Amino acid sequence: MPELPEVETIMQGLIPHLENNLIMDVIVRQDKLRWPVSPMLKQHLVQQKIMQLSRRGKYLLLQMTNGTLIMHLGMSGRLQIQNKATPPARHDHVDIFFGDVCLLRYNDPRRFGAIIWTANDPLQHHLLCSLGIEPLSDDFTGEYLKNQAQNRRVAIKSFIMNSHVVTGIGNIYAAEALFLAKIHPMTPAGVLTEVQCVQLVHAIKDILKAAIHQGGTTIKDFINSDGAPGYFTQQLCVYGRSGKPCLVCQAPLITMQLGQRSTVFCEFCQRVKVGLIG
DNA sequence: CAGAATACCTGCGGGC
DNA sequence: TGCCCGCAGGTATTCT
Repeated sequence: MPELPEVETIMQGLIPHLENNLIMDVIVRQDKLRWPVSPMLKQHLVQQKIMQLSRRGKYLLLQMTNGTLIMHLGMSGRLQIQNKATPPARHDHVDIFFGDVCLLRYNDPRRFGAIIWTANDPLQHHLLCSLGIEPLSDDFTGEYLKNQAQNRRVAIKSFIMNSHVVTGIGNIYAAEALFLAKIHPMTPAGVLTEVQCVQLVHAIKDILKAAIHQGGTTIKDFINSDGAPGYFTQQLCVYGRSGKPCLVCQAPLITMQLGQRSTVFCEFCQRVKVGLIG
């Protein structure tokens, strides 16, 4: 469900509810997420104050007085603020209660998400320490992308979705950014020109910022922490528009499989400028 | 080492 | 109506 803009939207919505709030109770109904939820989670969290929320890629960090809760929403995860009186629904796996009428509820049908406690620096956690740079940071430049892509033959779409290169870009925004930058998704990363790298980086930043501004993208069922959908959906140019006319040249958009992910693009606007893979 | 395949899950829509 | 198939916003791990 969530890529970087959706996680950012969720985090911004949670901040006023969670920061400086004391955790009073924790209920774990299902501990089989991507990794088992620690049986000690409640002991770690109860009577802890949430000091600060932050985000690294698609990971959400809740910094407590004595450690950090690392959360990931996987493909189908949701985090919502609800009233304590709301009965748990199917796939409501974890509840975190506060002193007021609110609780933080984690729901995840596919259970690809994760809830991990660490008492140490979360950025040194093995899941976070090897992540690539943040796409919205000033360090993410065309020059960085060009250097990273040196001698890499993977398709550029797979490359920008590689969280160890740049983190937070998923299937939706990768497709959209490549369309904006007019780059064919299968172009081998290493053969992009410097100009193309600069254009792609600008496209990625633009699309992520616009999506955050719109509260994220709702394809099927994304909702933010207050239960509202994202409004960037109506601005998608290629994702979910297979067979429909290209918004620039009117040609029908093409779908292809790339790295096990479906990819939509315009074969005319996203021209092959160099040799493709296979 | 890079790149590709696999694994983890449930839900939904389409075709028959 | 019901069953089977393929697909879905992610990514660590295993393989070649």
